[in-house]
Amino acid sequence: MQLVGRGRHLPPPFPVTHAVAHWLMKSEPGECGIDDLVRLGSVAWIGVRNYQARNFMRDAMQVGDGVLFYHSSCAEPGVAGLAEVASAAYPDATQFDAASPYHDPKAQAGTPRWVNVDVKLVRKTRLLTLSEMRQQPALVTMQALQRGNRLSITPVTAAEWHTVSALLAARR
DNA sequence: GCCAACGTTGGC
DNA sequence: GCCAACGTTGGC
Repeated sequence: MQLVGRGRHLPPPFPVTHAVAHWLMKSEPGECGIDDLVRLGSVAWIGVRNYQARNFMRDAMQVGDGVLFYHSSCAEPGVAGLAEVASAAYPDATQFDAASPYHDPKAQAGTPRWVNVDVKLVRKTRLLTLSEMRQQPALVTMQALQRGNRLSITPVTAAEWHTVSALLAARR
């Protein structure tokens, strides 16, 4: 058998077509909170400037994937609503906008480095707080809850999604 | 390719 | 505001 080098541009290690996947996406309520999503219906998930998070949007997300809308960097962090992926990834316009806080001077118009998807509201929920999530044995595996995790977009397993749904259904 | 310095994230 | 953890940058 011959070993084949892992090139930089091999297709991602997951199937192209798959059942619905689930994600946790962090947003600072001071920037875009659940009430903004309620008001707007859907938002462009701009401003992601981390390659891993970008690759999730670009390579793995599919329209219809479930999203836990998570409030971060705030007094009460936690899941504030359910949402869903509403578009494929497309170039994030703010990278080219010198006036934007997300401006990236290294981004070239022809070859954008940053993309975003659209995310649309499914429903606002009660705030499922981070501390409540941490008390759930079934959620100790959640990537977003791992020590040191800073990724703003992380995958959620079907089992974790179920647990969160049950917690939200049990107490509104 | 190593790795120190630096910047950012995000809970507390 | 603190600070641990992590990603990125850039000199070598």
